[in-house]
Amino acid sequence: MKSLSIKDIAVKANVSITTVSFIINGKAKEKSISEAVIEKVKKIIEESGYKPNQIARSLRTGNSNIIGLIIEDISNSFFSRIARLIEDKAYKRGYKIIYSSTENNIDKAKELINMFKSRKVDAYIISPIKGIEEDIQMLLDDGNPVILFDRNLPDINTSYVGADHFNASYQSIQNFIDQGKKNIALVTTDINVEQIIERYDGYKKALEDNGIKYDDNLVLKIHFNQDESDTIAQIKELFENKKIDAVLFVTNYLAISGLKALKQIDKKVGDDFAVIAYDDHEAFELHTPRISAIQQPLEEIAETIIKLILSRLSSKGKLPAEEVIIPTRLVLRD
Amino acid sequence: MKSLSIKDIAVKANVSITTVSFIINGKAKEKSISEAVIEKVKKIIEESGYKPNQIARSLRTGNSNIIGLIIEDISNSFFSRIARLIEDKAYKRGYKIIYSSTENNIDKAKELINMFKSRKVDAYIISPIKGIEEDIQMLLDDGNPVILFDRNLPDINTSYVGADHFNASYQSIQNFIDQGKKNIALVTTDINVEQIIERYDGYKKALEDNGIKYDDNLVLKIHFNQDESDTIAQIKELFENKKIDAVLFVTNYLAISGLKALKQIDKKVGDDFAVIAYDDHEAFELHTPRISAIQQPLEEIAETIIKLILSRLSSKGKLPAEEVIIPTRLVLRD
DNA sequence: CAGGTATGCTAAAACGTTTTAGTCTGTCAA
DNA sequence: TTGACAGACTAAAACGTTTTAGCATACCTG
Repeated sequence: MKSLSIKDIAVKANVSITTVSFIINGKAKEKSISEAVIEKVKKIIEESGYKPNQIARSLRTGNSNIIGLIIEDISNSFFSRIARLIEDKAYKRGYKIIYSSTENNIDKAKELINMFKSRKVDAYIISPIKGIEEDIQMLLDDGNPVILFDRNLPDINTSYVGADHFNASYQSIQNFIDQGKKNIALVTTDINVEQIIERYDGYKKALEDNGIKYDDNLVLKIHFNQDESDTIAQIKELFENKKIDAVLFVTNYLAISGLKALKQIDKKVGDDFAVIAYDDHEAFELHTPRISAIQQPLEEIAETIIKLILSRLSSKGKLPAEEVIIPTRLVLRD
Repeated sequence: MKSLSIKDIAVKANVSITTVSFIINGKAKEKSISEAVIEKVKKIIEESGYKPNQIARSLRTGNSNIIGLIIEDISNSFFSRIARLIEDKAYKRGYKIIYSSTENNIDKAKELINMFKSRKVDAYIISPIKGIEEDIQMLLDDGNPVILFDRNLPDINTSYVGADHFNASYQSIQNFIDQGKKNIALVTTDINVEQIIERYDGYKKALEDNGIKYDDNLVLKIHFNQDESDTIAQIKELFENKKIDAVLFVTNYLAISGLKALKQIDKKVGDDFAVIAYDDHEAFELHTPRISAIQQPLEEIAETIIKLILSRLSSKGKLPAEEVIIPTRLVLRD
């Protein structure tokens, strides 16, 4: 069964295709189509269930009402929640979102950008990785709105929305120190990405400002794509062999692995072993004792991203790049 | 900067558009284009970075190499993990996935189907809700491959992939009974959806088969979209006012709310109060004590879905509907 | 009553592909 | 010498829209 085209509607209504098109696009008034014709055509469209072919529309107009969202991994709750919020907000403004995960793989990221490009998405929201600067620059050169989020790319001059990773980290460490902790570990990853580096810098600076010597042995860098069992083993080793009284996990999945490790070596989180995780997670609230976490204001991040995108989409000229740094919230538990 | 078109390539290579098209689509041999020309054109394409406009392609061919995925909520980890797996597997076969959440809202679901339809996606993977049967039937009537998953729609004759919800539930209850439990509660939701009903039926049947009287007071139906605080309050009430020694939560987010409720009333999970959750969650492994869960084999579900889709996409004639019911795994912890 | 303007509508080009139905050479068999 | 056929390539239609430019007709204005 072939689906209806604008031509079928035009024939049925005994008017031209142009007229139908004007009516569909709300230009009937402006183009002085008579009330009678408008009514008639609308009625036929209604009854027949005709929906314009978006592909033809895109081909003609050059835009798709689709925003491409490129993230690290949709199965990570930080991203899936952000994605959901963005989708929701975009949807309300008539935009659809296509999303896809890079898995921190440069080639996949490049391919995704190409695929979005060839599908003519109207704008890009990207949580970038190092190595795709050129591709992003090309998008910008072609005049596409691009918003980076979560992690910035220093060489790229475009808008960015992200949490204040440095201060979040700094405050957490300061909090440990205020509690009298002296041997503070950091469990981080080896992906070379702005926001992870900032979290690391915050850790270092806080120690420094408090006159505590930075000790490389207390910093564990986990390889990104490794098996969780290996991660747990490495963390166990750290906790068993070093004198540690507090630890900051730089992502929530690392914290989860860390808590599993603690369980296995039967070490309890409590007064003499403090834990803070970056990015909250349901498990933390439920854990005994409850685990403190740095919350990123997802709602606000999503809202800001959408605002920036939409303003760029509606303005003719290029708007200057904006950097929005959103403060985090340290939720202390138990 | 306008992007290149096939015409630009044709001009550069001093051949016709047709020839370029043949080469791009691997039909050069078949259409007897000379080796020399093939080489020349390929080189130019390579150097210029030309990528065919997929929209024009879709308009002409009528297919998009895109599969639409409609789920309840991408921020729910069951769905986000399935989505990720499906995306991955589809990607390897040259298909892209567009996904969107219905939030159990019939209107949104219908809109999504329409939007996918007008974007000419090649196939649909849907975790459906009641009330969109007609729309799905229309897709089928138009000859589109449609695979339902997670929950079936009895009135629709198309392929379905899902876990064995009934038996999963039955086994959990049987397990409680084998441990000597007598007062077994069920915390479920009021969404009227196959897989929830099956889980409920399994609960009921297991009680019955073991000669335990079904007690409506031990079944709590939570309203789908309500605030978590209300959910927790209702669960607290159930646990405080009824004599209960075991409970099956019908989804993982209900289990999480339930565990929060238990914490608030300081009731411990243990020998005299057993808990099983449907769908595993990181929090369960970490909880003290660890919480038992019914695991759905996500990998297998995703793989089966993709297989069914691809076979339908490649076969000319309509393949008969297949129903694949995948056994779950009851993971008993602590 | 000429000329301007508003009203109501439409023909046809354009977007970038794929594909059908050729055209034009040259070779070879009869 | 003819004509059949293969080899190498191409013109143009088609996909379903949007939009520009323009055509009538009627009405007003000075």
